[in-house]
Amino acid sequence: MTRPTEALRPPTMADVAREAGVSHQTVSRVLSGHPNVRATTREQVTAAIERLGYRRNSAARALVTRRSRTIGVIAVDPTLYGPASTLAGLQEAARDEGYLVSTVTLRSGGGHALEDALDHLAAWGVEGAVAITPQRSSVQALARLAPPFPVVTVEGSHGLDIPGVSLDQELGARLVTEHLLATGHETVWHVAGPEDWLESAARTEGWRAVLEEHGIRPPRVLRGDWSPLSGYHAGQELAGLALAGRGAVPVTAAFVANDQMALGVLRALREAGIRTPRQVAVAGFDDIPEAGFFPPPLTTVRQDFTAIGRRSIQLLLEHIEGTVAGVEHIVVEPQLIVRASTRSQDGA
Amino acid sequence: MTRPTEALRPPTMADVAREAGVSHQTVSRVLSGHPNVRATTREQVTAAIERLGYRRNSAARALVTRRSRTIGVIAVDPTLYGPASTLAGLQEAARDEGYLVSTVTLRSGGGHALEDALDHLAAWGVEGAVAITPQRSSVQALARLAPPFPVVTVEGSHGLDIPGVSLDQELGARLVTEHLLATGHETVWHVAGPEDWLESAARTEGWRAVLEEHGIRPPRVLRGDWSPLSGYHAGQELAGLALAGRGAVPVTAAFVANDQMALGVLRALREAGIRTPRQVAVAGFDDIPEAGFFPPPLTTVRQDFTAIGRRSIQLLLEHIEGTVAGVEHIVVEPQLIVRASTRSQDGA
DNA sequence: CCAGCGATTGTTAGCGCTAACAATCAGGGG
DNA sequence: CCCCTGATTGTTAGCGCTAACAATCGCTGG
Repeated sequence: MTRPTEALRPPTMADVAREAGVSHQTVSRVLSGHPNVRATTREQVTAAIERLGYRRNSAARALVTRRSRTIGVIAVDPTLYGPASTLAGLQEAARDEGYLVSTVTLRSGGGHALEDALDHLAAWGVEGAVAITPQRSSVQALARLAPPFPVVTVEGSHGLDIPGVSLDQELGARLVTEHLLATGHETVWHVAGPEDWLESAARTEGWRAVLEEHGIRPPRVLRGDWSPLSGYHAGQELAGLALAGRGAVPVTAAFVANDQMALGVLRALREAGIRTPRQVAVAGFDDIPEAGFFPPPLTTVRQDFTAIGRRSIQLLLEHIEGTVAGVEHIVVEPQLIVRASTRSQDGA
Repeated sequence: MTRPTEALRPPTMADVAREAGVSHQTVSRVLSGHPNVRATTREQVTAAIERLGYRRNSAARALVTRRSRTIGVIAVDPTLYGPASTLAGLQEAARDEGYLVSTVTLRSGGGHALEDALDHLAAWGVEGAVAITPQRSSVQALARLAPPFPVVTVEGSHGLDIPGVSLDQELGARLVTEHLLATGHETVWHVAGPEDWLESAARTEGWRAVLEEHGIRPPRVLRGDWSPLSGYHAGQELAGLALAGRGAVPVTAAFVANDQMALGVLRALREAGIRTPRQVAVAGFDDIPEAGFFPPPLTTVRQDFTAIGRRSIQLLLEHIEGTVAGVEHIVVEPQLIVRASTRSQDGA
């Protein structure tokens, strides 16, 4: 009744104070759990808050505390299973810590797009950001841009001095390659991901290292773009090599850099009349939910994306709080999942 | 030099004003593109902004304008291809409009989790939200909760009076079912998604309607949970029915409610020695990137997730601006993609 | 019985920005 | 030569909140 526009605007702290018969500061104290508030007062305030449906205005709060309690995430193509899962894990962890997560997605990883994204986040005063931009160029751009808040990368810290969380891609590749060699293959072919991706490079590296350790000269690397179609094309090439088979390196096993491409490879081989795994064993990477139902079920490397997301938030918060506890590169262990696609006792 | 802590805090509008020799209000005017500012003044201000690396504080702005220019998104399991793609389209559209997108992910769609998510968003003063929560229970909870800002749903407005964008799921199901009948099948079996999902219900409805229009009594509905594994189990059941084949309804065609489950069905059929599509034709829904490489390539219904995301932002903004242009339920058309899994001239 | 202490509550200044209003200036008509 | 007008710029109040400081209260010890 006191004001004509009362109903239009949400209640403020002053409204609650009036309702509870205390000062707005006491309300603030109750809200932030200050110890020196009498129990009865606290109850009155709580009741008033309840009655009015009051909610703290975070803009005002951010203004005075200079803390937005918002963190940004920059993600490239969150349509892929990996980034999407990481994002999910990360969101949850951030929310548990009372942070809001604002996401910006990039269509491509071009340096300029990244700059725009950082600007966008900076304009909203995020306290820090996680970049899920696993391309070499993006990470370099990130290092160059030096945003006004801490940034932690996911799968981006491999060679560079940026804090980040990543799976031990190389170890994953080693596990697969060792597994294939142990199964009796003379050598292992490799279908790599895009050259610009750090993960791709690390996987190729692991594969190459194992072969060299075994005194095997690595065959030529085939390359795709993570898509099933590109895998299909690589598979056609492999099939051609397998069927020609004159004098060249035998094609009996292939390590494909992700599961989606592996699906394409499997299809191409099948179309060429080549049986998996009897004639050519195939392994992937990621363990997408579909992998266990491929024809045949795919041997692959499982990544704990949720853990990666969680750890990256943890690391970022440490940077924000300034309690950077020693380690800056967190590495998560992969797990080899062996299925029919590399077991000779089963066919398609 | 004037202040000891100068370097610690980012420049404010007052700093820019001093640097440019004008009042802070003029700076504000330049920033918001007010017409009545002399060109030379504008240039000076712009130069000062550039020199100081000034950036408007959006918390202060939000406080005084009562507009956060932030929208929230609530998503259930953004690991699935559909939600993830929708999210991506939506992000981009929102960013183009100068909004920040804050996402909250829900593990399950339980009513309480949704309430928490809304609270979380409300606490940060979002101006509106998009809910990608395609479960009946979530949408009902949404309708019940009546949050203090407009909410638009994606795939959630089917039966209820909540504004939203959705694909014409029923039409998609009809297209598939008609296609299968046209290919010469006596009837079409159906593997549905979870009962609680609106999309699932709509797809089942479309399938049932077509059969009934053709005077066919719909066979018993099998049910999965969208996962490949659940599809596999349904497939085993179908295989059993197909092989038994005594007196019962013949099993020669199946419409599976999503592509992932279809993969499981295909695997189960293959394991049972049943050829696709020669003995049993299979169709899916979604057109995930892998679908064209399934054994055999899957006939399915393509959804334009990006368009759905974009339209939902459009609709939400209209609600925020208050310019609710008549239509509140936007429906996007699906597209039938015919591949080998329903063509009798090709096998696995 | 009063200074003095801790516990509790209130008062006062901004945080950085925009909106409303005020002031200033140049030029044209009477 | 002065008033009026519109263009341009400046001044003044908050937005809703927290931090720092001030005030008050009930007790305790001397």
